[in-house]
Amino acid sequence: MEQQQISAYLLKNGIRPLQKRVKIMSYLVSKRNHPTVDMIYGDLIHEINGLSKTTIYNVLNLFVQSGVALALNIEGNEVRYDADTSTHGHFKCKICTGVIDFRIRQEELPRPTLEGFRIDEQHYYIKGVCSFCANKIEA
Amino acid sequence: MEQQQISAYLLKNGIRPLQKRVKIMSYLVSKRNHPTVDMIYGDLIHEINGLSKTTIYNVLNLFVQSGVALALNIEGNEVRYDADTSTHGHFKCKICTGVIDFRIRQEELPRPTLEGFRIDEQHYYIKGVCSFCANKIEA
DNA sequence: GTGTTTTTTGTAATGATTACAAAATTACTA
DNA sequence: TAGTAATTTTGTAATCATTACAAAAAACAC
Ligand SMILES: [Mn+2]
Ligand SMILES: [Mn+2]
Ligand SMILES: [Zn+2]
Ligand SMILES: [Zn+2]
Repeated sequence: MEQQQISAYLLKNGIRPLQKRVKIMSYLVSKRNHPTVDMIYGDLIHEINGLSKTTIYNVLNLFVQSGVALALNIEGNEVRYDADTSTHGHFKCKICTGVIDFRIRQEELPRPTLEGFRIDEQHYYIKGVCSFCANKIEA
Repeated sequence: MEQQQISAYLLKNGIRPLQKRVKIMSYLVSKRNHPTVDMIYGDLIHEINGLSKTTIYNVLNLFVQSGVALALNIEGNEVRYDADTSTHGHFKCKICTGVIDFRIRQEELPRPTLEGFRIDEQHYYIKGVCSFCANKIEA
């Protein structure tokens, strides 16, 4: 996606499209790797002059509050971020630690009987071993 | 459940049923409130003489590894523990912070096409506002 | 361009979890 | 049952992720 489109997208969601914000969103959108703060920092420190880890925390918190990113809590010791806010599930591999998407339609998710409850977010995630790592173990 | 039953249950799962382990599992089973470590500590410190928070961490980690408890990562800043390892979903209320169960059958959970993947755990959780808190807000 | 508001930065503080070695408990054996 | 070895628990210190905060920098408005 072009930086122009990213800027417009942020603006539409009430976020002023400042340089670093656009770069961080751009990173999330292009890599699609559900990175942690440290992964983002490690990659963008080379591209953005004088980037602070605190800024990444600030910007990501803003993104999540504004609804343009999701914070995924699959493992207790790390938070992963996702610019894809549509309905989908996540698989985390115990071996390579990668997180990948899988498609599920909203209608497929069971709708429990929670009378009078307001539902804001639905999360479905699976843990296990991905096919690549499963093959390596077998060999 | 009786302490006897708890002991037998732990033993069957390869866990030596020491006093504090039994007390902690007993707490989890009877309260069913998906407590954090601090919640367990705050409650059991009165019952168990000289209980250390480190012990609770040790015992819960052992429980999770042995498969007699689940660690729930609904929010990034807390881990909640559950002695019910059967298939069910969780709802967390943003207002009162309570976590409650909802029943879902294994067959209801969508089975994504993950060719060659090994699935170990499936988690489904919902965030929102519970009926009790929703009523209070309305009033 | 000047002054004002917002954002970013760097460092310190916080909070949860783990590491570790000593003390206590439990299990085993004579 | 006493003695000994193995396991568990404890208390403290270390670690790691995240937040707080005030100063510096950048963006904005006139
Ligand atoms: Mn995703
Ligand atoms: Mn539960
Ligand atoms: Zn893998
Ligand atoms: Zn509530």
